Order: sequence, then structure tokens, then C-alpha cells
Amino acid sequence: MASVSIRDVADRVGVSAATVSLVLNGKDKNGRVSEALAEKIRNEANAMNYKPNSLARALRSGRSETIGLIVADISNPFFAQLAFYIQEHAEKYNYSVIITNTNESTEKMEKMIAILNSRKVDGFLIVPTENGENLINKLVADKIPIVLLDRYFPEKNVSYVAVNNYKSSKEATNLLLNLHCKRIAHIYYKTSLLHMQARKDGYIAAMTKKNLFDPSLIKEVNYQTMYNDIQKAILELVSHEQKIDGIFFASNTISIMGLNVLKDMHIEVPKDIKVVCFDKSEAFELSNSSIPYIQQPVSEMGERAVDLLIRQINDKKAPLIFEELQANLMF
Amino acid sequence: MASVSIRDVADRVGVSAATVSLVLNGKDKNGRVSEALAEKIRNEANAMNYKPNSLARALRSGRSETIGLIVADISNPFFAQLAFYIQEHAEKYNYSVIITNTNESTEKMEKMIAILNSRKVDGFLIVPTENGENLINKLVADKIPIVLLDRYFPEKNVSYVAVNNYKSSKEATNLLLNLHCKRIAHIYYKTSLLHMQARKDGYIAAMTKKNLFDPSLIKEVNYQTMYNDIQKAILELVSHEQKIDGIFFASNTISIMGLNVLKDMHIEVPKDIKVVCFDKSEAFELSNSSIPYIQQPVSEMGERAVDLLIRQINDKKAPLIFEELQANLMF
DNA sequence: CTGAAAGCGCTTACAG
DNA sequence: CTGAAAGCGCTTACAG
Repeated sequence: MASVSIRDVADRVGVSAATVSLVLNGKDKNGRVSEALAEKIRNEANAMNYKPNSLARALRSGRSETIGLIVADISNPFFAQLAFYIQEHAEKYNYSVIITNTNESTEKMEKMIAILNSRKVDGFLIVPTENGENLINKLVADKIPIVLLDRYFPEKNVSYVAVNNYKSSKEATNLLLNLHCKRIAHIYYKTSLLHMQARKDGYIAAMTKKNLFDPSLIKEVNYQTMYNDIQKAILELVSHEQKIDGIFFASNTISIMGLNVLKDMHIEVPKDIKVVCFDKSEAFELSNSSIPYIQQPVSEMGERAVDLLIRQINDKKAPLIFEELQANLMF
Repeated sequence: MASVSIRDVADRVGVSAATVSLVLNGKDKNGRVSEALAEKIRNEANAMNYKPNSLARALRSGRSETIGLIVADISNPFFAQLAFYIQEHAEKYNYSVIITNTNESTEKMEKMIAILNSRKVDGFLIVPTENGENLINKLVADKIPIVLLDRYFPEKNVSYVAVNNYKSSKEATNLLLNLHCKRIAHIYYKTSLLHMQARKDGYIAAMTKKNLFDPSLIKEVNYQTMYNDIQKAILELVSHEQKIDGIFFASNTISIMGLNVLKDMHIEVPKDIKVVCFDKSEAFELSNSSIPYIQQPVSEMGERAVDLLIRQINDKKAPLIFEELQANLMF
């Protein structure tokens, strides 16, 4: 590689490395370095194809200009897109992003935090796992800049960017109610995470208001055995003496699997059962009828989170911010 | 943060930082450090919660234990998955991955290479853009370890991992021929990249063998205006006096858009037109009929590429390897 | 106002 | 065989 160092440039021009650093970083204000000399340094650096070594800079300055991103499931298109927008936006601040994945495992989240810490990221953007609260609290205690994404914890000691889960879920349920559904089921995945609870609560509120709420309409599935659980849940729901006429799926993955199950059971959507989904999937576009869904503002979520994090990095006293973005019902 | 440095540990134990480094990196062979002392050092490091600073290590050792990954379109699920498997596998070598995206722009690819170089990645995994050959050659000239993914260039001076595009495309076309299709169209996107050419050539070979080849059946679309181009192409194909009865879509994205266009035109698959796709989409599962597709071994591709790259990093004289993995026709 | 020196946290080549 | 010193490439606090 034989890469050119700042000293090489300095030697060539006949000044100290410090002067070169000052000029190239635009810190030669107050006429500290004459414009003629500065110009000469810049030209020589260009001619020699000098590229700063980020590692050395980071080690010395204590700033790596790197963000550590930890998502719960990168194979989920929602998180993949989120990662994409985060990276695009971070680039505008000259920040790089190291993306890591936990597969919803708190153990892996701990490992990823350790790796990113050893790489001296300036801050964290995290979609936390269930039970990940202690790990987050540890980062907070160490005064490490951090913004949570999509999910959050009851103890509001960390900034977050999420969507209005409660309100949008209520709207989604109301959509089915307005289509004259009476027995609307809700399938969500078992977790203590609040965003999922809020979705369920929104559903319950809408159903209760119409006096149609029945606890047996709610089915919980496990993340690890989701497909089988959904299959079992739907089977129970349709074989009940009072058949269901609608389903509100609480997430992207649940929706896709749920629609597959319905197809396998030869249940037609929306003829036999009407459906509404939380989050979009390219799959919907191709199904024989268009399916209503709650659209999350994913680019906005990523961008806002980056903005908040950069602000925290630059100002350790930046206030906590809890941001709920509007998700829209599309149909 | 007040993080613990190697010197803090050394001071506490009463030895030099060098000795601590030796012990913790397992380089105290030949009884260089007595087992008792080594044990004491390890215990103290644990007790003090010492975590090495990767930046300092990388700066000194010249190895960042980081891979730079450059993909052409992270919003494409194929590449998103590829990135995921690469990361999972790299972790086994204690390597981190910085994922970047080019949106098929060579200009952006140049920028990403510069960023990753300044971060001193040990090697590159690249899904190159069209016209990206010069940039690749520059890396090769600088003896930087590099493995191409999915795509490759005529001048075989870089290792790559790809799939057998020609053979699997031929098989896909044969599938439609065996279903008694006579006028099978092929929609691919305009590029000089060889992987796409190979897919077209496989299609042509299969059609020619049955004396059914007609150049007007091949439609080229542009990456930037893909949806409109596909719409126009299909309109032309179906309004031709000899109507088509089959389509082979050359990529993931083309397939999804193509199926949407067919749906909008009220053309039923497979009743009116039979279809086969290169690459899978969750969308297929939900369409009213299951759609045959060529399944790429994405996890294997990611893992093999990481293996090859690590080998190059560890041995600058490692031979070039051109690997074609088997893609399977699923129906 | 400006240059030379110190030092970020490591690892490794080199004296003793 | 083993310890202390040099140095990776930068930036910044500190003398002059």
C-alpha cells in the first residue's frame, strides 16, 4: 500500500506535521498560516494523494466518527430499510455506520455492544431486544450517546424514535370495523416490549368501544416458532363456533406468514376474512387483492434518530427526546 | 467512559505494558512469562474489566480486523441477505464488517472505497457496479485483498464468487419450454456486466435449440426507469400479433415489478402467461399461484467469499479463485 | 501568533 | 530469555 502520511506531506513542503494537519482540517484560522503556504500544502497533499488515516485520527482525537447500529433482525425488510436510511443520512455528517444484528437475542446484543465499544464508536443506535434494558442502562450510566429505535422501555432514561403504535393500531382496527367486521382477531408476538403492547392496546380500545371485545380473539405467538404458532392460532380462530371475519396482524413478519397460512387453508382474503397489517410488504402488492396496512415512516425514523444521536455526541448535555412519528393507514 | 488501558493493568500488577499485551494475546509461549504471573495478569485484567482498544491495536499492528463490504443495492433483499450472512460468518473470524451501498453508481463506489480505505479495512468484498472495473483494478494494483461477489469482469485478475448464471437460466427457460410454451420472452436489464449477459445467453441457447429463438422476444430495461420500461416492454410483447405465452425475468427486482405489471394489466399467471424468475421473493409465496424461480445459494455465497478474503488477507500470495456456485430451479 | 513536542493505546523489534 | 523503548499516524495543548 505504501500510503502517504501527513509527515510525508510536511517533509515535502518543509513544515511540521502539525501545520499540515491544521491546514487540511481547516483550523488555520486567524491567519495562523499564510494563505500562500496553506495553498501550497493543499496542493502538495493532493498531488501526493494524501488520505488521512481515520484510525490514527480517532485514536488521538477520541472521535471515531462511527456510529454503531444494532438491529434485532436484519432479514426483516423493515430493519434492512431502516439500516439503509441511517447509513445514507449518517454519511452527510461524515459518519460511517457499523451495522450489527442480534436476531432478537439479548446475549448477542451484549456481544455486539462489546464489539462496538472496543471499536470506539461515538454512539449507539439500537433496536433493543426484550430484556435488553439492563444493557441499555449500562451504556447510559457510562454516558455513552444512545438513541433507541422502534422500541423503548418504561423507564424513560434514553432518547428514542418510534411510531404511534397505539393510535395507528386503533385506526387499523377501526378500518375493519367500518367494513362491518364483527369478530376481528389480533395476532401479535409474545414480548414484554412496549411497542407490541401498545399495538394490542390500540386494538382492544377500538374493539371495546364497539362492545365487540372478546379476549379469546387475541392470539399470542412466539418469535422462534412463529409459523407453527400462527397456523395453530388461525385454525383455532376459524374452527370456533363464532367464526372470525377479520384479522389485524401486529407485524411485518406475522403478516406475511399469516397470509401464507390463510392461503394454504384456502381461505380467501378479503372475501372470507378481511385483513389489515402492521407494516408493508412487497408481498401485498402481488396478492390477488390489495391489502390495507399501516405504513411506517421508515426513512424519517432513521434520519431523525441519526440527527438526535449526532446532537448527543456533539453535546453531552443534550436533552432526552422521545419522538413518536405518525404512521399512516394505507388502503 | 474512563476506560481501562493496558497500562493501568500493567501498573496494578507491577509489570510492563508489553508483558500484559503478550499474555492477553496468548503470545507468551516458550515460558516467556511464568504461568503464575500470566494467571495474575489475566485475573487482574478481568477484575478491572479491561477491554482492548481496537483502534490502537489496528494502528500499531496494521490490521483492523475489519472487512469493507460494498453492495450495489441494499434495498434488494438478495443483497440484504448476503450482507447478513457475510457478517455472521466474518464474526467467526473476529472480523467486523462495514456495509456500504452504491445504488449501482460507480461514482458512489469510488467514494465508498475511499472511505473504507481511510478506515483501513483489511480487505474488500464488492458487488461491483457497471464500469467499476477501473476502480477494482486500482485496488488490485495496490495489492489490497479483494473478492468480488455475484458479478465479475472479463479480465480475470480478481477472485470472485458467483452463481452459474448461464446454466441455471437455460434450465429456467427449458422449464417453460417443457410446459409447452412457444413464445417465451426474456426481460433483463441493460448492462455490460457479465452475469446479466450470461443469463441472456442461457435463455438464447435454450430457445435456439428448439428453433424458437426470435430476437424481438428479448426486452432490455434500464435500472433507473425500470418500472415504466417493463410496462412498455410487456405491452409491446402482448400486443404483438404472435402473443407471448411465457416470460423469463432476469432478476429479483425485474420479477417483482413484472408481476405487478401483469397484475395491473389483468393478465393471469400462469393461465394467460407462464413465468419463471431469477431469484426468489417473499412475494411469490402469496401470489395466487406459486411461481417457479431460480434459487441462489446466498448464505453459501457470503460464507465462501469471506473465507476466500480472509485467506487472502492472511496470505498475500493466495491464488486467485473463481467460484461458480450452483443455483437451483425451484418449482 | 506559531513551531516542536507530547501522547492517544497499543504491539513488536531490539537491546541487555 | 525478558524488559524498556520506539513508533503506528495523527491532533492538540503548550512553550517560545
